[in-house]
Amino acid sequence: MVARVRVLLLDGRMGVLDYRLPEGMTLAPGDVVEVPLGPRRLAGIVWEGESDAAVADERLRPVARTLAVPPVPPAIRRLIAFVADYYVAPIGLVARMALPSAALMGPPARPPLYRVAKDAPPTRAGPRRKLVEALGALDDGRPRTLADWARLTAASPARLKGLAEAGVLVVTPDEAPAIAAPLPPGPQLSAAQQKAADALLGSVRARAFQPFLLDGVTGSGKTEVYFEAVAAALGEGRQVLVLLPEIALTAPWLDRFRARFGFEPVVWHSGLGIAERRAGFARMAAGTARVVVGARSALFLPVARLGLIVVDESHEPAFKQEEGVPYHGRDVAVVRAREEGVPVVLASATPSLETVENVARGLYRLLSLPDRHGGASLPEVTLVDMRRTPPARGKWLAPPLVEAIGAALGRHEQALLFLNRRGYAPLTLCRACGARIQCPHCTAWMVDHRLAGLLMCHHCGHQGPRPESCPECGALDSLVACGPGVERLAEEVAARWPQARALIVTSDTVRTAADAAALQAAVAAREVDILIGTQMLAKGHDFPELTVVGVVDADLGLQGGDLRAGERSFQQVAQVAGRAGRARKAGQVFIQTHQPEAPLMQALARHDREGFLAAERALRKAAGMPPFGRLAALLVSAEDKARATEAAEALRAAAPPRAGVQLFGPAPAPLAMLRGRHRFRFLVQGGRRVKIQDWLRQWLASVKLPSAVRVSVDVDPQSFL
DNA sequence: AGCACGCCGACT
DNA sequence: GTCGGCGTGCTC
Repeated sequence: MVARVRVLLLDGRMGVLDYRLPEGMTLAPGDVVEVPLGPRRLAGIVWEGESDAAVADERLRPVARTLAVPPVPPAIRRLIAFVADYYVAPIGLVARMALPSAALMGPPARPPLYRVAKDAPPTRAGPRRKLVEALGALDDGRPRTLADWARLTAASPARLKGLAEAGVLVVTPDEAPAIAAPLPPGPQLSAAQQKAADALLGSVRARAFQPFLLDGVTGSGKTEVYFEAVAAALGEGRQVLVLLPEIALTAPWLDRFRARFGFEPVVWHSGLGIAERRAGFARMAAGTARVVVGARSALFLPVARLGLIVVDESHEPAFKQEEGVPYHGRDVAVVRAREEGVPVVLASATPSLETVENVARGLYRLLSLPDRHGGASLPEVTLVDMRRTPPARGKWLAPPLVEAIGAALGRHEQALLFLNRRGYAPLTLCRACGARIQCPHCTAWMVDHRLAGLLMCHHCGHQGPRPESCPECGALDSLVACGPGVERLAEEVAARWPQARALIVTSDTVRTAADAAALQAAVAAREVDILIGTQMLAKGHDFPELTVVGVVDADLGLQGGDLRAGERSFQQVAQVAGRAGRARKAGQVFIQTHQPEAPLMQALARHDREGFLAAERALRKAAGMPPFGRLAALLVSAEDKARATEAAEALRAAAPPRAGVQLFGPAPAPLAMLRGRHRFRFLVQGGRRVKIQDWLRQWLASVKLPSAVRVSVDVDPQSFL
């Protein structure tokens, strides 16, 4: 009889395997260990449950050692299991999110780097010599991993490996390798704020699971309210987890946090260095740090004495992870709170229909802040009819907006132009032959970025210089930019108001938290008159001298017709409109649209969120769409189009009987090609009480697909590309 | 990741 | 035939 342990391997495919417990070693569920797997050594988590009797004792290999890492607590283990089950994801991939190796195991074991040998043995004629010649042409002296060489030459890793064995590629040597100080008193709260704060305080002290929707228009003081709950949790000796949708919002948030609490929280996001990650992880796990603020990945951090979770701007699409394990940070936050038995606050001025519906169903408690804080009033909204008062030819700003901006500049106030399009123009076409410049790897146009002097694909990152002549017909100087981007708007602004200081704010110009802080400071110091930017400008920032907001193309977000297009458009425009007139000065918002009579635009003009949500709710209910039904998307992709088609057809044929589930597809995905892979999409729809995950698992298990075909499952998809 | 296995085209 | 090259599957 051999003592067995089950180990959840931190690997995408293997899941939980049995190992032998060596004599003298004691292990408990949650312990982090290193185990052998084939030729590799992998980290894993000791897991509970029945071991696999089908594997004989003799086949078991021993656990190599325990790793000096805080054990994974039970609540996190339950969270890992839940997320893997709910999102139909490999459990090892989910576990990796809870134990980011870079932070924990020291520098990751790097794959060896290879360079092209100078005195390589000759290769005889054939496809192999072609590959050797391609390598020679690409060689810039830089060492790369075999995988990188494979990508560069578009050959398979196996072929590159062959070259390494033949001595054409050679390995290069490795490169050098607080608790409980008293808190300051909080600010004076309004009556509504105090009422909401009291409800949160009661829940924090009760230490029981309870989701809250903290609902208030932009500027109503939601942050002050949940800060009181944070203070209460800290007062109880508990720790707090705060989620923000993106790193750019961290800097202004940290300023407010410091001003209120007088200390630094742990910051957690993908941009951190290894040392910072390791320190933050250890401090939260040990309970010596009191607050962690971070992106959605912070949801899987171990926290010794969690007392409260806050999800700020909880409607933000950025909480949905689209790669790896596609999970929704807002929803997983609620699950974590449930597993930990603590309250969770979802804050938003424009909550999603799902969240509002959960309030209606009695699952979430509603805390409302009806008014703007400090007596500021909501901005006056004007719909600009682009059919009646169109912009001049080749311009994008219509006369009413131009006039308002001019007036604001005259009063020495600031203006903001919102256009959710990076770059100069979304499309470049040839006047001579009509060709549109497309990404070679995606079904998408190349976006003209004049400031960078490049054409870029926003989907795969492919880029190149703007050609002088048409790549199709060769005509010289025939390429014209079509449509506006923020850079082109900046050009129009410079031409109209040459004395005004304009600033472009996009992910191209504001990359780091420091950039965001510099932006905030420049605007506060009145060094900027007109801000021109994408959604990055829509949230978090507080610009007291900003009085005019122009939404350059409110119809933009409605294209594509996906499920949440209307909701997202409403949220985005309402959020950016909320930037106007947050202090004592009144704000004006101009929404440029071709369909001012549309219910969405009318709702925006009247600040009628309830009316908009009611209409949206009726639509979704009639269609059986979330939150009145369940959805999952299945994406089949392969580099070879025929293979992708074949796999999609095989899947369709294998679909098991469908009780309560509808299967749509396969259809070419809206982005029919992405990063060189051809994509087909299925949509699975089920009633609210149907567990479509079980059906999906049954389906996927019944088909064997070639390894060149990738299938990805997205439960509760947000984007439909 | 790294190894065994088996298929297939190129050359003896 | 045979050999080298390359894709595929397996690892408790």
